[in-house]
Amino acid sequence: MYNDKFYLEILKNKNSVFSDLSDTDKETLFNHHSCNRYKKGEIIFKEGNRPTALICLVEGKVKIFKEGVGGREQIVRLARPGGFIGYRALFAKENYLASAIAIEESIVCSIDKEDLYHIMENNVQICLKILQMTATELGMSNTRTVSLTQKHIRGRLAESLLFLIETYSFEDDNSTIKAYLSREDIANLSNMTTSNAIRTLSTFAGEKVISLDGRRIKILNLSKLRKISELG
Amino acid sequence: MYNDKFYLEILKNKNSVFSDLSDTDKETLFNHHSCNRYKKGEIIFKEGNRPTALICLVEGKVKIFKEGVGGREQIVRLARPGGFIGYRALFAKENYLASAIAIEESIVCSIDKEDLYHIMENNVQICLKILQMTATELGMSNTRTVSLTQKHIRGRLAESLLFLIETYSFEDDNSTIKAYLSREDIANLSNMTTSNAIRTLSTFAGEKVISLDGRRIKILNLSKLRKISELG
DNA sequence: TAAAAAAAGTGCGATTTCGCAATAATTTTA
DNA sequence: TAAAATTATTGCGAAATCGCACTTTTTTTA
Repeated sequence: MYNDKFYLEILKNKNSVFSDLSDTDKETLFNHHSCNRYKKGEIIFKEGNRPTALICLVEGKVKIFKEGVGGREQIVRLARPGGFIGYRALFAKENYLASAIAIEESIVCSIDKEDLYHIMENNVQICLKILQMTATELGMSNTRTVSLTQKHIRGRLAESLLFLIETYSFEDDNSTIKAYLSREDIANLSNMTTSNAIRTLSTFAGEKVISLDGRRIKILNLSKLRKISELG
Repeated sequence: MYNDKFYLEILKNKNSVFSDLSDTDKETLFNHHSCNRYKKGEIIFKEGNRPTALICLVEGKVKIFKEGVGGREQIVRLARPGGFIGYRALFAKENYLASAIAIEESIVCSIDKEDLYHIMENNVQICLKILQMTATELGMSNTRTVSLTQKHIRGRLAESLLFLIETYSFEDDNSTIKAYLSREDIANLSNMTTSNAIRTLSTFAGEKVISLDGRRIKILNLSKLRKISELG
Protein backbone atom coordinates (compact mmCIF):
# COMPACT_ATOMS: atom_id res chain seq x y z
CA MET A 1 0.00 0.00 0.00
CA TYR A 2 2.71 2.50 0.92
CA ASN A 3 4.20 2.49 -2.57
CA ASP A 4 0.90 2.82 -4.31
CA LYS A 5 0.30 6.04 -6.23
CA PHE A 6 -3.26 6.33 -4.95
CA TYR A 7 -1.98 6.12 -1.40
CA LEU A 8 0.80 8.59 -2.03
CA GLU A 9 -1.16 11.17 -4.02
CA ILE A 10 -4.57 11.00 -2.40
CA LEU A 11 -4.23 9.64 1.12
CA LYS A 12 -0.75 10.67 2.24
CA ASN A 13 -0.10 13.88 0.31
CA LYS A 14 -0.17 16.84 2.74
CA ASN A 15 -2.27 18.86 0.27
CA SER A 16 -4.99 16.26 0.05
CA VAL A 17 -8.12 16.68 2.15
CA PHE A 18 -7.64 13.08 3.27
CA SER A 19 -4.17 13.53 4.75
CA ASP A 20 -5.47 13.94 8.31
CA LEU A 21 -7.57 10.78 8.29
CA SER A 22 -6.80 8.08 10.83
CA ASP A 23 -4.77 5.13 9.57
CA THR A 24 -7.85 2.98 9.92
CA ASP A 25 -9.90 5.26 7.68
CA LYS A 26 -7.07 5.47 5.17
CA GLU A 27 -6.91 1.71 5.07
CA THR A 28 -10.65 1.51 4.55
CA LEU A 29 -10.44 3.93 1.62
CA PHE A 30 -7.45 2.11 0.23
CA ASN A 31 -9.23 -1.21 0.37
CA HIS A 32 -12.26 0.18 -1.38
CA HIS A 33 -10.67 2.10 -4.20
CA SER A 34 -10.46 0.97 -7.80
CA CYS A 35 -8.32 2.33 -10.61
CA ASN A 36 -8.66 2.94 -14.32
CA ARG A 37 -6.29 3.95 -17.05
CA TYR A 38 -7.37 6.37 -19.79
CA LYS A 39 -5.56 7.09 -23.01
CA LYS A 40 -5.25 10.60 -24.38
CA GLY A 41 -8.64 11.72 -25.63
CA GLU A 42 -10.67 9.12 -23.76
CA ILE A 43 -13.83 10.16 -21.96
CA ILE A 44 -13.94 9.76 -18.17
CA PHE A 45 -17.50 11.02 -17.82
CA LYS A 46 -19.99 13.00 -19.83
CA GLU A 47 -22.37 15.83 -19.05
CA GLY A 48 -25.63 14.27 -17.86
CA ASN A 49 -24.07 11.12 -16.34
CA ARG A 50 -24.79 10.31 -12.73
CA PRO A 51 -21.76 10.38 -10.44
CA THR A 52 -21.30 7.21 -8.41
CA ALA A 53 -17.85 7.75 -6.95
CA LEU A 54 -15.26 10.33 -6.08
CA ILE A 55 -12.77 10.23 -8.92
CA CYS A 56 -9.16 10.99 -8.01
CA LEU A 57 -6.54 11.80 -10.60
CA VAL A 58 -3.38 9.92 -9.71
CA GLU A 59 -1.37 10.42 -12.86
CA GLY A 60 -1.81 12.47 -16.02
CA LYS A 61 -3.90 15.48 -16.98
CA VAL A 62 -7.65 15.85 -17.43
CA LYS A 63 -9.77 18.65 -18.82
CA ILE A 64 -13.24 19.33 -17.44
CA PHE A 65 -15.34 21.22 -19.94
CA LYS A 66 -18.85 22.27 -20.81
CA GLU A 67 -20.41 22.43 -24.23
CA GLY A 68 -22.06 25.74 -24.94
CA VAL A 69 -23.74 27.43 -27.87
CA GLY A 70 -23.45 25.28 -31.00
CA GLY A 71 -21.36 22.66 -29.22
CA ARG A 72 -18.56 25.16 -28.61
CA GLU A 73 -16.38 23.88 -25.78
CA GLN A 74 -15.35 25.87 -22.72
CA ILE A 75 -12.75 24.31 -20.44
CA VAL A 76 -13.91 24.90 -16.87
CA ARG A 77 -10.96 23.40 -15.06
CA LEU A 78 -7.81 21.36 -15.57
CA ALA A 79 -7.00 18.61 -13.08
CA ARG A 80 -3.57 17.55 -11.95
CA PRO A 81 -2.43 14.49 -9.99
CA GLY A 82 -3.69 14.64 -6.42
CA GLY A 83 -6.87 16.44 -7.48
CA PHE A 84 -10.45 15.30 -7.75
CA ILE A 85 -12.58 15.09 -10.87
CA GLY A 86 -16.32 15.56 -10.90
CA TYR A 87 -16.59 16.05 -7.17
CA ARG A 88 -18.87 19.03 -7.61
CA ALA A 89 -21.74 16.98 -9.03
CA LEU A 90 -21.22 14.29 -6.41
CA PHE A 91 -21.51 16.67 -3.46
CA ALA A 92 -24.29 18.71 -5.09
CA LYS A 93 -26.17 15.41 -5.58
CA GLU A 94 -26.67 16.35 -9.21
CA ASN A 95 -25.77 14.80 -12.52
CA TYR A 96 -22.55 16.00 -14.11
CA LEU A 97 -22.88 19.44 -15.66
CA ALA A 98 -19.57 19.04 -17.45
CA SER A 99 -17.57 16.34 -19.20
CA ALA A 100 -14.08 15.06 -18.43
CA ILE A 101 -11.53 13.86 -20.98
CA ALA A 102 -7.94 12.79 -20.43
CA ILE A 103 -5.63 15.15 -22.33
CA GLU A 104 -2.74 12.79 -21.78
CA GLU A 105 -2.41 9.18 -20.63
CA SER A 106 -3.95 9.22 -17.14
CA ILE A 107 -4.67 6.99 -14.18
CA VAL A 108 -7.74 7.72 -12.07
CA CYS A 109 -8.89 5.96 -8.93
CA SER A 110 -12.43 5.87 -7.62
CA ILE A 111 -13.84 5.88 -4.12
CA ASP A 112 -17.44 4.72 -4.05
CA LYS A 113 -19.90 7.35 -2.97
CA GLU A 114 -21.18 5.19 -0.11
CA ASP A 115 -17.71 4.47 1.25
CA LEU A 116 -16.84 8.14 1.05
CA TYR A 117 -20.01 9.36 2.72
CA HIS A 118 -19.59 6.78 5.43
CA ILE A 119 -16.24 8.29 6.31
CA MET A 120 -17.45 11.86 5.90
CA GLU A 121 -20.42 11.29 8.17
CA ASN A 122 -18.06 10.23 10.90
CA ASN A 123 -15.50 12.95 10.37
CA VAL A 124 -16.62 16.57 10.40
CA GLN A 125 -13.11 17.84 9.76
CA ILE A 126 -13.01 16.12 6.38
CA CYS A 127 -16.37 17.66 5.52
CA LEU A 128 -15.12 21.09 6.48
CA LYS A 129 -12.00 20.62 4.36
CA ILE A 130 -14.01 19.52 1.36
CA LEU A 131 -16.33 22.46 1.93
CA GLN A 132 -13.32 24.76 2.05
CA MET A 133 -11.98 23.30 -1.18
CA THR A 134 -15.34 23.69 -2.90
CA ALA A 135 -15.77 27.27 -1.67
CA THR A 136 -12.27 28.09 -2.89
CA GLU A 137 -13.07 26.73 -6.31
CA LEU A 138 -16.29 28.73 -6.38
CA GLY A 139 -14.22 31.85 -5.84
CA MET A 140 -11.93 30.91 -8.70
CA SER A 141 -14.92 30.24 -10.91
CA ASN A 142 -16.41 33.66 -10.18
CA THR A 143 -13.08 35.36 -10.79
CA ARG A 144 -12.74 33.44 -14.01
CA THR A 145 -16.18 34.52 -15.18
CA VAL A 146 -15.15 38.14 -14.86
CA SER A 147 -11.80 37.61 -16.60
CA LEU A 148 -13.26 35.67 -19.47
CA THR A 149 -16.02 38.19 -20.04
CA GLN A 150 -14.14 41.43 -19.52
CA LYS A 151 -10.56 40.91 -20.63
CA HIS A 152 -9.56 41.24 -24.23
CA ILE A 153 -8.01 38.40 -26.17
CA ARG A 154 -4.42 39.15 -25.16
CA GLY A 155 -5.38 39.38 -21.50
CA ARG A 156 -7.37 36.16 -21.61
CA LEU A 157 -4.60 34.24 -23.31
CA ALA A 158 -1.98 35.58 -20.91
CA GLU A 159 -4.17 34.56 -18.01
CA SER A 160 -4.55 31.07 -19.43
CA LEU A 161 -0.80 30.67 -19.73
CA LEU A 162 -0.37 31.83 -16.11
CA PHE A 163 -3.09 29.38 -15.14
CA LEU A 164 -1.24 26.55 -16.91
CA ILE A 165 1.95 27.48 -15.07
CA GLU A 166 0.13 27.52 -11.72
CA THR A 167 -1.52 24.19 -12.38
CA TYR A 168 1.28 22.21 -14.01
CA SER A 169 4.37 24.31 -13.22
CA PHE A 170 7.58 24.40 -15.22
CA GLU A 171 9.89 21.75 -16.55
CA ASP A 172 13.35 21.52 -15.01
CA ASP A 173 14.54 24.40 -17.19
CA ASN A 174 12.24 26.63 -15.13
CA SER A 175 10.67 28.19 -18.17
CA THR A 176 8.91 25.56 -20.28
CA ILE A 177 5.30 25.01 -19.23
CA LYS A 178 4.84 21.39 -18.22
CA ALA A 179 1.67 21.05 -20.30
CA TYR A 180 1.38 20.42 -23.99
CA LEU A 181 -2.11 21.41 -25.05
CA SER A 182 -3.39 21.64 -28.58
CA ARG A 183 -4.03 25.13 -29.90
CA GLU A 184 -7.71 24.22 -29.83
CA ASP A 185 -7.60 23.38 -26.11
CA ILE A 186 -5.76 26.61 -25.38
CA ALA A 187 -8.49 28.44 -27.29
CA ASN A 188 -11.24 26.61 -25.43
CA LEU A 189 -9.60 27.47 -22.15
CA SER A 190 -9.38 31.13 -23.09
CA ASN A 191 -12.77 31.66 -24.70
CA MET A 192 -11.56 32.42 -28.19
CA THR A 193 -11.41 30.77 -31.59
CA THR A 194 -8.48 28.53 -32.45
CA SER A 195 -7.34 31.01 -35.10
CA ASN A 196 -7.16 33.77 -32.54
CA ALA A 197 -5.27 31.59 -30.05
CA ILE A 198 -2.70 30.82 -32.73
CA ARG A 199 -2.45 34.42 -33.85
CA THR A 200 -2.10 35.78 -30.33
CA LEU A 201 0.48 33.18 -29.32
CA SER A 202 2.51 34.24 -32.37
CA THR A 203 2.19 37.87 -31.36
CA PHE A 204 3.46 37.04 -27.85
CA ALA A 205 6.37 35.17 -29.41
CA GLY A 206 7.10 38.17 -31.64
CA GLU A 207 7.14 40.34 -28.52
CA LYS A 208 9.59 37.91 -26.88
CA VAL A 209 7.15 37.22 -24.04
CA ILE A 210 7.16 33.53 -24.91
CA SER A 211 8.82 31.27 -27.42
CA LEU A 212 7.07 28.48 -29.29
CA ASP A 213 8.23 25.11 -30.50
CA GLY A 214 5.21 23.10 -31.51
CA ARG A 215 3.18 22.60 -28.37
CA ARG A 216 6.12 23.54 -26.20
CA ILE A 217 5.63 26.99 -24.70
CA LYS A 218 8.57 28.68 -23.02
CA ILE A 219 8.05 31.76 -20.88
CA LEU A 220 10.69 34.39 -21.65
CA ASN A 221 9.23 37.33 -19.74
CA LEU A 222 6.97 36.33 -16.89
CA SER A 223 6.43 39.81 -15.49
CA LYS A 224 5.37 41.13 -18.89
CA LEU A 225 2.98 38.19 -19.19
CA ARG A 226 1.51 39.08 -15.81
CA LYS A 227 1.15 42.69 -16.89
CA ILE A 228 -0.69 41.68 -20.07
CA SER A 229 -3.01 39.53 -18.01
CA GLU A 230 -3.74 42.28 -15.49
CA LEU A 231 -4.32 45.05 -17.98
CA GLY A 232 -6.92 42.87 -19.69
CA MET B 1 -38.64 34.25 18.89
CA TYR B 2 -41.30 32.45 16.82
CA ASN B 3 -42.49 35.64 15.17
CA ASP B 4 -39.01 36.88 14.39
CA LYS B 5 -38.09 37.13 10.71
CA PHE B 6 -34.65 35.65 11.32
CA TYR B 7 -36.23 32.65 12.97
CA LEU B 8 -38.83 32.25 10.25
CA GLU B 9 -36.57 32.77 7.23
CA ILE B 10 -33.33 31.21 8.39
CA LEU B 11 -34.04 28.70 11.13
CA LYS B 12 -37.55 27.41 10.42
CA ASN B 13 -37.87 27.74 6.63
CA LYS B 14 -37.83 24.25 5.07
CA ASN B 15 -35.44 25.43 2.35
CA SER B 16 -32.85 26.64 4.80
CA VAL B 17 -29.89 24.40 5.63
CA PHE B 18 -30.64 25.04 9.31
CA SER B 19 -34.20 23.71 9.24
CA ASP B 20 -33.20 20.27 10.56
CA LEU B 21 -31.26 21.59 13.56
CA SER B 22 -32.39 20.57 17.03
CA ASP B 23 -34.46 23.13 18.92
CA THR B 24 -31.53 23.62 21.27
CA ASP B 25 -29.19 24.48 18.42
CA LYS B 26 -31.77 26.78 16.88
CA GLU B 27 -32.11 28.55 20.18
CA THR B 28 -28.35 28.93 20.44
CA LEU B 29 -28.18 30.48 16.97
CA PHE B 30 -31.15 32.68 17.74
CA ASN B 31 -29.54 33.95 20.92
CA HIS B 32 -26.31 34.74 19.14
CA HIS B 33 -27.57 36.48 16.03
CA SER B 34 -27.54 40.22 15.45
CA CYS B 35 -29.35 42.23 12.80
CA ASN B 36 -28.66 45.24 10.64
CA ARG B 37 -30.74 47.35 8.33
CA TYR B 38 -29.31 48.67 5.05
CA LYS B 39 -30.80 51.31 2.82
CA LYS B 40 -30.81 50.98 -0.95
CA GLY B 41 -27.27 51.41 -2.22
CA GLU B 42 -25.53 50.79 1.12
CA ILE B 43 -22.50 48.55 1.25
CA ILE B 44 -22.74 45.34 3.29
CA PHE B 45 -19.15 44.29 2.64
CA LYS B 46 -16.40 45.06 0.18
CA GLU B 47 -13.94 42.96 -1.79
CA GLY B 48 -10.89 42.43 0.43
CA ASN B 49 -12.73 42.55 3.77
CA ARG B 50 -12.36 39.65 6.17
CA PRO B 51 -15.57 37.74 6.84
CA THR B 52 -16.36 37.34 10.53
CA ALA B 53 -19.88 36.01 10.38
CA LEU B 54 -22.41 34.22 8.26
CA ILE B 55 -24.66 36.93 6.89
CA CYS B 56 -28.27 35.97 6.28
CA LEU B 57 -30.63 38.07 4.20
CA VAL B 58 -33.94 38.29 6.01
CA GLU B 59 -35.64 40.99 4.00
CA GLY B 60 -34.82 42.87 0.79
CA LYS B 61 -32.52 42.26 -2.15
CA VAL B 62 -28.74 42.29 -2.34
CA LYS B 63 -26.35 42.18 -5.28
CA ILE B 64 -22.99 40.44 -4.97
CA PHE B 65 -20.59 41.72 -7.60
CA LYS B 66 -16.97 41.86 -8.62
CA GLU B 67 -15.11 44.75 -10.14
CA GLY B 68 -13.22 43.79 -13.25
CA VAL B 69 -11.21 45.56 -15.93
CA GLY B 70 -11.34 49.33 -15.44
CA GLY B 71 -13.72 49.04 -12.47
CA ARG B 72 -16.42 47.52 -14.66
CA GLU B 73 -18.89 45.68 -12.47
CA GLN B 74 -20.10 42.12 -12.96
CA ILE B 75 -22.95 40.91 -10.78
CA VAL B 76 -22.08 37.41 -9.64
CA ARG B 77 -25.25 36.61 -7.75
CA LEU B 78 -28.44 38.16 -6.42
CA ALA B 79 -29.59 37.20 -2.94
CA ARG B 80 -33.17 36.86 -1.77
CA PRO B 81 -34.62 36.55 1.72
CA GLY B 82 -33.67 33.23 3.28
CA GLY B 83 -30.32 33.19 1.47
CA PHE B 84 -26.79 33.75 2.66
CA ILE B 85 -24.42 36.52 1.66
CA GLY B 86 -20.67 36.13 1.53
CA TYR B 87 -20.70 32.57 2.79
CA ARG B 88 -18.24 31.50 0.13
CA ALA B 89 -15.37 33.53 1.57
CA LEU B 90 -16.25 32.42 5.08
CA PHE B 91 -16.08 28.72 4.30
CA ALA B 92 -13.09 29.11 2.00
CA LYS B 93 -11.35 30.91 4.87
CA GLU B 94 -10.47 33.71 2.48
CA ASN B 95 -11.18 37.41 2.33
CA TYR B 96 -14.17 38.47 0.28
CA LEU B 97 -13.54 38.28 -3.45
CA ALA B 98 -16.70 40.25 -4.17
CA SER B 99 -18.68 43.14 -2.72
CA ALA B 100 -22.28 43.20 -1.53
CA ILE B 101 -24.67 46.14 -1.81
CA ALA B 102 -28.35 46.32 -0.94
CA ILE B 103 -30.35 47.08 -4.08
CA GLU B 104 -33.40 47.82 -1.97
CA GLU B 105 -34.01 48.43 1.74
CA SER B 106 -32.78 45.20 3.37
CA ILE B 107 -32.43 43.52 6.74
CA VAL B 108 -29.52 41.15 7.28
CA CYS B 109 -28.73 39.05 10.34
CA SER B 110 -25.32 37.75 11.29
CA ILE B 111 -24.23 34.54 12.98
CA ASP B 112 -20.72 34.80 14.34
CA LYS B 113 -18.21 32.53 12.68
CA GLU B 114 -17.30 30.87 15.99
CA ASP B 115 -20.90 30.17 16.95
CA LEU B 116 -21.56 28.76 13.50
CA TYR B 117 -18.47 26.54 13.43
CA HIS B 118 -19.27 25.29 16.90
CA ILE B 119 -22.60 24.03 15.65
CA MET B 120 -21.18 22.71 12.38
CA GLU B 121 -18.44 20.78 14.14
CA ASN B 122 -21.09 18.97 16.10
CA ASN B 123 -23.44 18.34 13.24
CA VAL B 124 -22.15 16.64 10.11
CA GLN B 125 -25.52 16.82 8.40
CA ILE B 126 -25.41 20.62 8.43
CA CYS B 127 -21.93 20.52 6.95
CA LEU B 128 -23.07 18.19 4.22
CA LYS B 129 -26.02 20.45 3.45
CA ILE B 130 -23.82 23.52 3.25
CA LEU B 131 -21.40 21.57 1.08
CA GLN B 132 -24.28 20.60 -1.17
CA MET B 133 -25.43 24.20 -1.41
CA THR B 134 -21.91 25.39 -2.23
CA ALA B 135 -21.41 22.67 -4.84
CA THR B 136 -24.74 23.56 -6.42
CA GLU B 137 -23.72 27.19 -6.65
CA LEU B 138 -20.40 26.19 -8.19
CA GLY B 139 -22.35 24.41 -10.91
CA MET B 140 -24.42 27.51 -11.54
CA SER B 141 -21.30 29.63 -11.66
CA ASN B 142 -19.70 27.37 -14.27
CA THR B 143 -22.86 27.33 -16.34
CA ARG B 144 -23.03 31.10 -16.07
CA THR B 145 -19.45 31.46 -17.25
CA VAL B 146 -20.30 29.61 -20.44
CA SER B 147 -23.51 31.57 -21.02
CA LEU B 148 -21.93 34.93 -20.44
CA THR B 149 -18.99 34.16 -22.70
CA GLN B 150 -20.72 32.33 -25.52
CA LYS B 151 -24.22 33.75 -25.84
CA HIS B 152 -24.89 36.86 -27.84
CA ILE B 153 -26.42 39.95 -26.30
CA ARG B 154 -30.04 38.89 -26.82
CA GLY B 155 -29.39 35.47 -25.32
CA ARG B 156 -27.57 36.93 -22.33
CA LEU B 157 -30.29 39.45 -21.60
CA ALA B 158 -33.03 36.84 -21.97
CA GLU B 159 -31.13 34.59 -19.57
CA SER B 160 -30.84 37.42 -17.05
CA LEU B 161 -34.56 38.06 -17.16
CA LEU B 162 -35.23 34.34 -16.62
CA PHE B 163 -32.75 34.43 -13.77
CA LEU B 164 -34.59 37.38 -12.19
CA ILE B 165 -37.87 35.49 -12.49
CA GLU B 166 -36.36 32.39 -10.88
CA THR B 167 -34.84 34.40 -8.07
CA TYR B 168 -37.57 36.89 -7.26
CA SER B 169 -40.60 35.41 -9.05
CA PHE B 170 -43.61 37.32 -10.29
CA GLU B 171 -45.94 39.84 -8.72
CA ASP B 172 -49.53 38.77 -8.13
CA ASP B 173 -50.38 39.47 -11.77
CA ASN B 174 -48.15 36.48 -12.63
CA SER B 175 -46.23 38.41 -15.25
CA THR B 176 -44.43 41.38 -13.69
CA ILE B 177 -40.97 40.50 -12.42
CA LYS B 178 -40.79 41.20 -8.70
CA ALA B 179 -37.47 43.04 -9.06
CA TYR B 180 -36.91 46.62 -10.12
CA LEU B 181 -33.29 46.93 -11.16
CA SER B 182 -31.69 49.90 -12.82
CA ARG B 183 -30.76 49.45 -16.46
CA GLU B 184 -27.16 49.60 -15.31
CA ASP B 185 -27.63 46.67 -12.92
CA ILE B 186 -29.38 44.67 -15.63
CA ALA B 187 -26.40 45.40 -17.88
CA ASN B 188 -23.91 44.41 -15.17
CA LEU B 189 -25.79 41.20 -14.62
CA SER B 190 -25.72 40.40 -18.33
CA ASN B 191 -22.17 41.42 -19.22
CA MET B 192 -23.03 44.26 -21.55
CA THR B 193 -23.01 48.04 -21.61
CA THR B 194 -25.96 49.97 -20.25
CA SER B 195 -26.72 51.27 -23.74
CA ASN B 196 -26.97 47.75 -25.07
CA ALA B 197 -29.17 46.61 -22.19
CA ILE B 198 -31.56 49.47 -22.92
CA ARG B 199 -31.50 48.85 -26.66
CA THR B 200 -32.08 45.12 -26.33
CA LEU B 201 -34.87 45.54 -23.78
CA SER B 202 -36.56 47.90 -26.27
CA THR B 203 -36.14 45.33 -29.01
CA PHE B 204 -37.75 42.65 -26.82
CA ALA B 205 -40.60 45.03 -26.11
CA GLY B 206 -40.98 45.70 -29.84
CA GLU B 207 -41.19 41.94 -30.40
CA LYS B 208 -43.90 41.70 -27.71
CA VAL B 209 -41.75 39.37 -25.60
CA ILE B 210 -41.89 41.82 -22.71
CA SER B 211 -43.43 45.17 -21.96
CA LEU B 212 -41.68 47.99 -20.16
CA ASP B 213 -42.90 50.66 -17.79
CA GLY B 214 -39.92 52.32 -16.18
CA ARG B 215 -38.21 49.62 -14.17
CA ARG B 216 -41.26 47.42 -14.28
CA ILE B 217 -40.74 44.50 -16.65
CA LYS B 218 -43.71 42.40 -17.65
CA ILE B 219 -43.22 39.08 -19.40
CA LEU B 220 -45.62 38.71 -22.32
CA ASN B 221 -44.18 35.59 -23.96
CA LEU B 222 -42.22 33.40 -21.60
CA SER B 223 -41.64 30.55 -24.03
CA LYS B 224 -40.22 32.92 -26.62
CA LEU B 225 -37.96 34.41 -23.95
CA ARG B 226 -36.76 30.90 -23.12
CA LYS B 227 -36.10 30.23 -26.77
CA ILE B 228 -34.06 33.41 -27.14
CA SER B 229 -32.04 32.43 -24.10
CA GLU B 230 -31.38 28.90 -25.37
CA LEU B 231 -30.44 29.86 -28.89
CA GLY B 232 -27.82 32.21 -27.51
C1' DT C 1 6.50 4.83 -45.94
C1' DA C 2 2.92 6.78 -48.63
C1' DA C 3 -1.65 8.34 -48.07
C1' DA C 4 -4.96 10.19 -45.10
C1' DA C 5 -6.25 12.74 -41.28
C1' DA C 6 -5.56 16.07 -37.92
C1' DA C 7 -3.54 20.18 -36.31
C1' DA C 8 -1.41 24.60 -37.09
C1' DG C 9 -1.12 28.87 -39.42
C1' DT C 10 -2.80 32.97 -42.40
C1' DG C 11 -5.78 36.28 -44.68
C1' DC C 12 -9.72 39.08 -44.92
C1' DG C 13 -14.51 40.43 -45.19
C1' DA C 14 -18.62 40.34 -42.08
C1' DT C 15 -20.64 40.92 -37.52
C1' DT C 16 -21.02 42.09 -33.12
C1' DT C 17 -20.33 45.00 -29.58
C1' DC C 18 -18.27 48.93 -27.61
C1' DG C 19 -17.31 53.82 -26.72
C1' DC C 20 -18.90 57.99 -26.30
C1' DA C 21 -21.47 61.98 -27.13
C1' DA C 22 -25.80 64.26 -27.08
C1' DT C 23 -30.46 64.51 -25.42
C1' DA C 24 -34.50 63.42 -22.72
C1' DA C 25 -36.76 61.91 -18.71
C1' DT C 26 -36.96 61.07 -13.91
C1' DT C 27 -35.58 61.54 -9.19
C1' DT C 28 -33.34 63.87 -5.49
C1' DT C 29 -31.97 67.83 -3.03
C1' DA C 30 -31.63 72.43 -1.49
C1' DT D 1 -40.59 73.92 -6.60
C1' DA D 2 -36.57 75.03 -9.18
C1' DA D 3 -31.99 73.46 -9.80
C1' DA D 4 -28.95 69.67 -9.72
C1' DA D 5 -28.03 65.05 -10.17
C1' DT D 6 -28.99 60.71 -11.72
C1' DT D 7 -30.88 57.55 -14.91
C1' DA D 8 -32.64 56.32 -19.38
C1' DT D 9 -32.46 56.66 -24.38
C1' DT D 10 -30.64 57.08 -29.08
C1' DG D 11 -27.30 57.45 -32.79
C1' DC D 12 -23.26 56.43 -35.05
C1' DG D 13 -18.32 55.62 -36.00
C1' DA D 14 -14.56 52.62 -34.24
C1' DA D 15 -12.64 48.52 -32.57
C1' DA D 16 -12.60 43.76 -31.47
C1' DT D 17 -13.58 39.36 -32.71
C1' DC D 18 -15.59 35.90 -35.52
C1' DG D 19 -16.30 32.90 -39.46
C1' DC D 20 -14.56 30.60 -42.89
C1' DA D 21 -11.75 29.35 -46.61
C1' DC D 22 -7.31 27.93 -47.91
C1' DT D 23 -2.45 26.46 -47.23
C1' DT D 24 1.11 24.27 -44.76
C1' DT D 25 2.88 21.25 -41.36
C1' DT D 26 2.66 17.38 -38.34
C1' DT D 27 0.85 13.09 -36.83
C1' DT D 28 -1.54 8.87 -37.50
C1' DT D 29 -2.88 4.94 -40.02
C1' DA D 30 -3.09 1.48 -43.43
